[in-house]
Amino acid sequence: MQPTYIYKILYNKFGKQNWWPVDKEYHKKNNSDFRFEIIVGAILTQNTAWFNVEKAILSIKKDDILDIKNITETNFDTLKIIIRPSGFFNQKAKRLLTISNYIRNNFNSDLDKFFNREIKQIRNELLSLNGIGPETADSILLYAGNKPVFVVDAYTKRLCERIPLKTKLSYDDIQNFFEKDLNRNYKSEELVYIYNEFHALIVKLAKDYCKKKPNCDNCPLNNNCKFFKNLF
DNA sequence: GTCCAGGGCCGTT
DNA sequence: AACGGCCATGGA
Repeated sequence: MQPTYIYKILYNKFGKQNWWPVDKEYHKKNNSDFRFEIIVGAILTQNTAWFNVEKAILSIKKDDILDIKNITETNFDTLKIIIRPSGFFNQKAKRLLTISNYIRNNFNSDLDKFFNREIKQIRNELLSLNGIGPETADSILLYAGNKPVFVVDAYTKRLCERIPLKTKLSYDDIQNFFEKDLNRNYKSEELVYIYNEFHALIVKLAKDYCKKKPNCDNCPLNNNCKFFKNLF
C-alpha cells in the first residue's frame, strides 16, 4: 500500500478540495497579501477546529489589521482579545507577533523576499521561531509559499497507524515516506498541486470517516485498511 | 456534562 | 528520544 494509491482513491472519491480557504476578494479590495492570511490561519489552527479560526480571522479583518505591519503594531493584550475565539489566545497572540516581527524586521514585510529562497533555509528559519513547529512551518511553505512540501498532521499519523502505511511515526519519517513515493510518480511541477490536494483530502477523510471514533462502513479506504478488517 | 479539534513547548524520565 | 501536562474556545 503506497501513498500514491491512497491519493488516487481519495481524489476520485472526494474531488478537488480548494485549499487553503482564503477570501481573495477581501485582499484585492484592501490591497493586502492573501499569503499572510494563510500564515495567520496556520498558527491559529494549531490543535483547533477551523470554524473557531474563521471567527478569529473575521475578527482580525473587522479591526482591519490583517497585514504584517498592522499586526506588529497591535498591542499584545489587544491582539489576544481579537483572536480569542481561536483558543490558546495567549500563546497564539505571541506567535503571531513573533512571526510578523520576524518578517518585518528581516524582509521589510515583503513576502516575495521571504519566500523567494531555498526551501530548507525558509523552513529552518520558521522552525527556529518559538511557536512554529514542523506542521505549521510546512503548511506555511506549501499553502502560502507554494513550495512542494508535504504536510503531516495528526490525521496523517492516524491514517498511517490504521491502514497501516508506516510503523515509524515521527514527523520526518512520515513526510519522507509520502514525498518519496509521490516524487516517483509525479512530475516535479505537479507536486505542489498534489501535496496541496492530498493533505486536504486526508483532512476530509479524517473528518468524515477516519475519525477518532471511526465510521468505517462507507470509507473509501476500508478495502485496504487493516483496522477495518480487524473489526470482524 | 463530556469529548474533540488541521500543534507546540517545556519539564521529566 | 519519548512522554505527559498544559494551553482555551465553541460545536457536537
